[in-house]
Amino acid sequence: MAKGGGLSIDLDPIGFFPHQPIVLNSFPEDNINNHNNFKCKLTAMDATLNNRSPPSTIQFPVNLNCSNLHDSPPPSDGKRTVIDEMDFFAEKDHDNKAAPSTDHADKKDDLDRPTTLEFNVNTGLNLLTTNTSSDQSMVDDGISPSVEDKRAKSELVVNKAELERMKVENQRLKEMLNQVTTNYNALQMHLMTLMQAPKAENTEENGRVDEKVVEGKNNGGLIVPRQFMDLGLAANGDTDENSVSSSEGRSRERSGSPGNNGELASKKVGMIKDGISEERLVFDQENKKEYGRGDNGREESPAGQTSQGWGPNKVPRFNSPKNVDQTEATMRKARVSVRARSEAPMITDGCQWRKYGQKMAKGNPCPRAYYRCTMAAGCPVRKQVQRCAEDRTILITTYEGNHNHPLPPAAMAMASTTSSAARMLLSGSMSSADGLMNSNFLTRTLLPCSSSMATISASAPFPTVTLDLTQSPNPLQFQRPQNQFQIPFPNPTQNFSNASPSLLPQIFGQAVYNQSKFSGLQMSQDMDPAQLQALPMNQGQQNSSFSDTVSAATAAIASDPNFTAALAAAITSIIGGGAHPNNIGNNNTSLTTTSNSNGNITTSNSNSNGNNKINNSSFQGN
DNA sequence: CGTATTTGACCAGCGC
DNA sequence: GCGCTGGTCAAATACG
Repeated sequence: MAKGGGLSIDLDPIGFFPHQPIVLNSFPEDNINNHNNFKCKLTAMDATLNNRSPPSTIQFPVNLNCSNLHDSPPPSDGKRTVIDEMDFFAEKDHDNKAAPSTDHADKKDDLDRPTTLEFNVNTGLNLLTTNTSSDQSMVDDGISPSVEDKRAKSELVVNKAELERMKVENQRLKEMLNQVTTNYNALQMHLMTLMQAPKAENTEENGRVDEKVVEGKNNGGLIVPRQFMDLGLAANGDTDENSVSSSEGRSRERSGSPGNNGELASKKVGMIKDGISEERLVFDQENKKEYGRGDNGREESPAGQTSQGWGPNKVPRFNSPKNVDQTEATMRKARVSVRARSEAPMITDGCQWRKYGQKMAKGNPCPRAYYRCTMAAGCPVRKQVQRCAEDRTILITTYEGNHNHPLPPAAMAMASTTSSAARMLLSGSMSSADGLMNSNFLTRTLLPCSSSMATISASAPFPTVTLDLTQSPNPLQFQRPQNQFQIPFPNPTQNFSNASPSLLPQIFGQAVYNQSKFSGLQMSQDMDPAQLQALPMNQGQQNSSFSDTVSAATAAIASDPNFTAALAAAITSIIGGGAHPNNIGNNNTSLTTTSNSNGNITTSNSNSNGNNKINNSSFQGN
């Protein structure tokens, strides 16, 4: 893909970002008339792409626009055309300013050629005709029309015609893009329908939801992709259900709705009936605790608009509400903790958060802050941010729940990582642990190069995956021996969710059930390569770079408070094929994954919102 | 003035 | 039952 276009599209090779149209949509047509503006943008882009210098503030989105502009004149020449376009404007500008100079001599070919164009456009575009005449009159007011003047004028006209043509072209492209977006949405819906239909069948067929949910082999594959199909919706089935069950609202009713909660809890016990008794206990306790604590209330927005909040994105749910309920409620309870070095109050993950509480937690002198996602009403996603007691440069961000709304591309990396990790965790936790895998797999697949640690904890109050982005990368990971197994990821954005449904539960099953707490990395070092090789997943390596890249991007995004810079760097790494986090780290943005122990990460040009203002919207530009 | 943050209070779960 | 802890609410406050 073209350098520029890759900026936006490589993030989402499968086109799962309906927001991508941003690029064209946000590109004001008028810009095409503004030569200076245009030139500036290109310059900025070049700086970003070539030098990989930290893009200052808003430059990134601008570059995106630019890049698309590059690609937008599709006809045949692609990028080069645009460069011509640049020259073209320059020429035109020059003409407007001053009398024709001699350098038009070498443009004579152009002068001759355009006459035909002129006709074409004049017949088609009224505006051009008007403008032309006015311009002519303006020029005519001056000196006597020499031949050169005439040529200049005609050139001007031609240029305008070209400009007009470009506009039309641009418009056409926009329409095409809209069309594509529409098609994408339709496909998405269709795919979701296809994916959920079997699930519904299973449920209705059997009537025993509990067991079906448990079996990762049957269900995991259905659940997991759904997550990606709609990152935002996953958590909402239960949100909705629960909201309905306690329609009156909020907190003080928490204790009053044990019925539904109890039901859920008991179902959970049934769900893991294939599991080991200890785990059952763990889950039972968790569920009693969590559901009893009032998820009902939790999910309701004070305005009671929970269900409406994601109405437009609401996807038809074919499965039994119970099924959805269980899976998603559990999903919401899973937590993904991200450790990253950052001096900023919190990492910028592309979402908007509102702080709703702060507590001193036991064993840590640093307060724990509670945030909820405010990108959509009733979004159940919460996160906790706390500094590590041992090393206060480390920021621990714990995510819980799934967004019930579309996410900006900026937020997709983190959201997909966390939600997928959570879902994988739960997928594993719900299955019988008959696999040989352990969380080494998590390390290698979730964050194969950028993260050095992935820890699964089942002894914690909630099933938790911890992604540690603060450690030095494991050299073994970079060596990437041939026999290293990888989950085949068809594309980066699906790297977790698309992993073999039957496999993932195994990956995590053992880890969750049999390890109270361990480091996948440590395990990995002890793991016998032969054992790894024996696993039926030693598939093509060609995808590894993809997953690496995405992981690197995720890590960068996760750990760099200056999200825009991080994103730019991440994307740059993608474009450059640099999957290695160090590639990203080369950027002055100090994307962290590792070695910036001095807290460089950062904030240099950014978050003036050191004051807890958490509006991290995707293109805030910091 | 609207919105976001702060912070004390409240609630539920858990252990003793 | 009591105290501790984690999590959340909501009035007060700050901010733009």
